Amino acid sequence: MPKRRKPAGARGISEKKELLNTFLKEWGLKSTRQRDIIVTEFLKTGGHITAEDIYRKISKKHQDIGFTTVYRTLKLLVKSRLATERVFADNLTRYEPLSAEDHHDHLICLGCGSITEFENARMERLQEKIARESGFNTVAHKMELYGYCGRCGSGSRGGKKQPGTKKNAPAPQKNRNNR
Amino acid sequence: MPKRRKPAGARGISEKKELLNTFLKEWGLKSTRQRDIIVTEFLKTGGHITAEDIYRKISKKHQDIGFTTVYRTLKLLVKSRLATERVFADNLTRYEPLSAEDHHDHLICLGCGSITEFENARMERLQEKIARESGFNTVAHKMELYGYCGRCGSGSRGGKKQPGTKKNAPAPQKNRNNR
DNA sequence: ATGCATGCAAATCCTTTGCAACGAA
DNA sequence: TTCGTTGCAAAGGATTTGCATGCAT
Repeated sequence: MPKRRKPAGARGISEKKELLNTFLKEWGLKSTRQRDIIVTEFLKTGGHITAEDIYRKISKKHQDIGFTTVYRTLKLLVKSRLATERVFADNLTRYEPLSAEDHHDHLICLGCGSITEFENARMERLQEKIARESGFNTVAHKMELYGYCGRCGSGSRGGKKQPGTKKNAPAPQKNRNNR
Repeated sequence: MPKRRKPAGARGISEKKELLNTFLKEWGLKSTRQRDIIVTEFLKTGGHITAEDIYRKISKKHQDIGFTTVYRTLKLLVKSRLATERVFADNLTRYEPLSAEDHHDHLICLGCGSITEFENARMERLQEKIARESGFNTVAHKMELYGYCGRCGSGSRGGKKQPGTKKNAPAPQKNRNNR
């Protein structure tokens, strides 16, 4: 019943870039080489990516693009409603492409750090119901399931770690600074 | 159906302090005046409290207790399993008393910043089911509903703010540093 | 030419650590 | 006396900001 979502951002990259350009024009903002590179990389990757991920990827080819610009561009994407920010248990801000009325939650593997999206209508309804019964008016929700994916088993075997640095490994508690 | 939980920590403060002392003894750790003060305040307040909240409260009477000690004591409570850490959308680490097999989620008001706990068995079952169907082995979950409580209405009226500083107001996006 | 964008360095913010002085056992 | 504790100051780490310079429009 929970339906796995198709990888966001796989299709329609150029359409999204078009949307961004429209947004920029409307607000009298400028379209620059850096923004194009960053946005392209962001859309190509698809989702759940940190500012540092993007910075690392693009700085191989473009050593002249600064960390700051990556952050600023990502914020810009959020403002233009092409992306949303998410913070999982590792306390790193991740960005993912936003497709309008997109509404989904996450399964996060504590073994390999992979993040899988899912959506479940029954869950949504239940959330609404709970909120209503408490006199709440829901604006947003956040639901994350932490555990071990099929590949990583129950955690005893450890699973295969992703190549990234420590920052890519979500921790049961918090492993970042923890800032 | 969602059942509101009774305010944790209202009862059994001395029993909990006893548990902590036992823990300290078992590990060859020491029982100090500062720890006692901090833990008492923590248990008295009940839950969803930040290190700064506690620091502010106790430093009125005890100007000699440092921020660092508050942090360290809170971490100690987590290790001794008397408390858990939680991070909501404002990115501040909050602590709440842990009663063994406690399992609940949160409703967070964007108006007044109040945090209400709830638990719902159907929700738990649904979460398990979703995880299982995706080949996941769930270890923990996190579910937060953001919105406006009965008192704060739909947000247009703003609601009554809590006395605290800006840090007490959860933001739709993030309002802390952010970090 | 304007004025938004960029990059660097410096600043923030929360949280943690190093270290010398303290104090519980 | 012996170590764990404390407080302060400083370090850390992710993210943001100030400012002079650069570059779309």
